[in-house]
Amino acid sequence: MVFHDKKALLTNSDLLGSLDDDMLDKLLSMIVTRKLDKNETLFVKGDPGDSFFGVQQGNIKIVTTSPNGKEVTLNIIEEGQFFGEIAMLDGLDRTADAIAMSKTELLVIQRRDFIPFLEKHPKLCIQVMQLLCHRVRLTSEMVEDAAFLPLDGRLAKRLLNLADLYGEDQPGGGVLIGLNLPQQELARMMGTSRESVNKQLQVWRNNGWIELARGKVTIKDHDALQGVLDDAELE
Amino acid sequence: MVFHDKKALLTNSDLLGSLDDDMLDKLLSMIVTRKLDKNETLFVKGDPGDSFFGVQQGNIKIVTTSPNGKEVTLNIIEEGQFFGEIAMLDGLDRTADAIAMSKTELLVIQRRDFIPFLEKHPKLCIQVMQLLCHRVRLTSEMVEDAAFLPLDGRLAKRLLNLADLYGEDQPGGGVLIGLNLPQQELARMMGTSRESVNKQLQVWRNNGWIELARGKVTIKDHDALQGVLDDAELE
DNA sequence: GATTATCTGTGAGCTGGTTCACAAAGATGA
DNA sequence: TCATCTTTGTGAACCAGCTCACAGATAATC
Repeated sequence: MVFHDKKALLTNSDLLGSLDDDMLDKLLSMIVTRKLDKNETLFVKGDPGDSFFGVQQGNIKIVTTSPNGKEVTLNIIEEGQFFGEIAMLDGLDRTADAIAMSKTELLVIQRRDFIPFLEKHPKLCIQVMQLLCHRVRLTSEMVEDAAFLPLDGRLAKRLLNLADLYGEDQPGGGVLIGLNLPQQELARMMGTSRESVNKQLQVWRNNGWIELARGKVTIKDHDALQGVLDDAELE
Repeated sequence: MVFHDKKALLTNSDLLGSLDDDMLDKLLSMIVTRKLDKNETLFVKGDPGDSFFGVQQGNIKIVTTSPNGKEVTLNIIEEGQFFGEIAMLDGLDRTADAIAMSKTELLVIQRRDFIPFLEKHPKLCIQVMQLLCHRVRLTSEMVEDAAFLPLDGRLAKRLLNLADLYGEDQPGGGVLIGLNLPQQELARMMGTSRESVNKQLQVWRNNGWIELARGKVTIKDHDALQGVLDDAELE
């Protein structure tokens, strides 16, 4: 879903959708847009966090980089979603980098504009808290998965999750993950190596459970992958 | 620090310290206390989250258990701290278990009492958000560490962190970690095996960097451990 | 004081996943 | 259309950390 107009993005979001028209217009007057090219960096770890963002078009990945160059992708933000709110809210530095995965258009909301808004609107506060709770739950789950699940379980889980979020039903059957995600990127999302991901995908392809193309995975047998995950979880 | 009186705990907390006396008394009237024995379970994953807690005395560990019995300790909550607020705020189920590590006394605050409070007090909202932001930062850091740091670096980091939080300067020099933490528990905090933790601790003991006793670690050479961590981080 | 339960210490062997080193097959763009 | 860059596929060697299997030490309990 592409949001051609600022207001549409806001009103359709869980985060800001509850604002009445008046408030919305006020907020809109303070919002600017920003365009990024593919691979352009929006912010890096350590930058001051004085604003947060809504994705109008394109997508953004949130990554942390170790000094030697290893990367872990913590999150991928799609159209209609918000990000960067942690540093905006607590005023501390950013803890990860944000990089555009494609040509991207963002709404930028400043901390100095948004905090007073919050203070005046308890309803909005509750909404923001919901978002934060969701973030805590997601990251805790990542910790848990990293500790409990072996590679195949983790990969199965990721694919099923991606299919859920970005899946497109295919005419020939199966669900295509509609993002352009190289296997390298998949590996980074799970804190593992590209080669390991590839080898596991090959196994599943040979089983006829998935189909592969450059930057694409199509899930042909959802239940088989679910089975891998279930097996992994109970041991 | 032990809080013998309910009000002292609240006024000294980051979370609720900003409330004025009136509000505080109102809140106090809705709070009940609950006592737990050592190893008693307060809640488990899947329980409905209709309240949150402040620790008046003792400590609580937050753990997730995999079906086969493996455990990861996500957090240890000390006197004066709050926990369980995520499920309380979003009304969803608990995602982990909470178990008393010692005889413990808790304040219990109900969702149905607290949410109306929030809606009336934007200042408090901001405070709660700060807490949530902090939680997100901590768990994200765990994800990062699990992906980047090898065992020795992770252990060094944990020990330094524990010394920071609960350290007691010793007469003979060195900082004792003043919790009763078996090596098993340390291992669970890092998602690793007890044996691996023990072997690494032995190495450092032989170097004279730490001293060991049942449930105790004393850091004799802070800088050496910091060095291990630094080395681990830049590769 | 004797018994039981909980922790610590340590070696041997195994293994999941990593790194390294290529080859081949799309994309991209000049 | 040719050259370049990115992504995929695969095999070989290696190794950090795990599991298993004990032995000894320290607390707790009766």
